[in-house]
Amino acid sequence: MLDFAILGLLIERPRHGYEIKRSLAQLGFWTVSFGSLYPALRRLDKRGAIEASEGTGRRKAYAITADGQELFDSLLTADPDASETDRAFQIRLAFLSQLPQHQRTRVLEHRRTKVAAQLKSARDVVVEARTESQKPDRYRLALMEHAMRSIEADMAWLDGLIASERGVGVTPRTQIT
Amino acid sequence: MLDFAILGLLIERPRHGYEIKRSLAQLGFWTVSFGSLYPALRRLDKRGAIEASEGTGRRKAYAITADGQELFDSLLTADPDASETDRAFQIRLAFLSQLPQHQRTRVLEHRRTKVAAQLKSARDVVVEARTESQKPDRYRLALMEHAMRSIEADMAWLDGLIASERGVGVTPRTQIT
DNA sequence: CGAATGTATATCGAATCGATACACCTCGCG
DNA sequence: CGCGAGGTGTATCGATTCGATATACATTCG
Repeated sequence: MLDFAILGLLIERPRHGYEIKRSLAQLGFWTVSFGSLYPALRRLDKRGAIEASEGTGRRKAYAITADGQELFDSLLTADPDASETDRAFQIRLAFLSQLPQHQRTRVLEHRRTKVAAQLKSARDVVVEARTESQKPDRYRLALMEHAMRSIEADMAWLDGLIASERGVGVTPRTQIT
Repeated sequence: MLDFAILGLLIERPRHGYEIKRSLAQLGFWTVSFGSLYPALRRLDKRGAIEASEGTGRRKAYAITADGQELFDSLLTADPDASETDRAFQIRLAFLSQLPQHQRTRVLEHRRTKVAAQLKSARDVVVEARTESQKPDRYRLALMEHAMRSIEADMAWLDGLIASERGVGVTPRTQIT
């Protein structure tokens, strides 16, 4: 998981640990802890997927190797299976432009069916909570409704991505500079 | 963390493991794994915070003890410190009705300042990403913007909670039955 | 100058995850 | 009737991740 993300970042350019942490946070989905990060870097190094070299001062610049490239590609290309984590999808998405068009759509569509399932169960919970005789108090009701709305927002966002995917490659219609 | 949530659920009534898992998921913020749940139950049992008794079939019904009650109260009443997790807040919220009014507001206000900080940094990231010469591709931009909007939605939701909090206790205005 | 803050790597123990095993129960269907 | 599929329930394993903390150098600023 984390390994996947690290490899993706290192493809663009070598980075040192701290910078990887920052980049991950900027993508908006993971403020990884040092206790995860540094062991992961050692893991990947031992595996030969990345290589460390001395950088400025205390820094260690990590670069991806050919093996690492291969590993990353296999992770990115792999069919998204049923047990794919939310986070796994987000990582995939962050590097989606590296996939050919038709595979991108597949990734998005697959995600959509998952989110649809989440949405259904969240809605069921809310409906049940509202009708039940033993109503949860307002705080819990608020929690449930908020969870539901978050998923609805996810869904709308995803649909937007899928729609814009269809529009790509047909007529990019770039603004005249 | 998990211990906190388990205690809160057991206050209402005894439950067995599987049921705790289900209840947690229904609150919409945690689908805890068995690998977390059962060790946690043993932990709490050893500590004397809960007590197991035989239930129907394979079930083991867990009930909270006086010690457990005390532990839960201290966790719930504790000042929310700076390092409070998102999840910790959600758990607190799920049991917030057990706190007196003025403390409830404090919990919510405290949360608000945290979310405000998150929002600011998420917005900064998006603004920077849009203006930078090295623009991230559309997928990453979409990720960042989605992250930002999620936090905005969180904020709006929280403000709603705070507002409704002010309206409580003043004039409950209950419907005539 | 010196204190505070930011950058950077590192490690520890504990919490949590994801997968899997196993046993029992119920239900529908051939 | 019997038996297979799917749901219920407890349990454990190894690996991952977290949160806290230590250390140390660099930069900024009163």
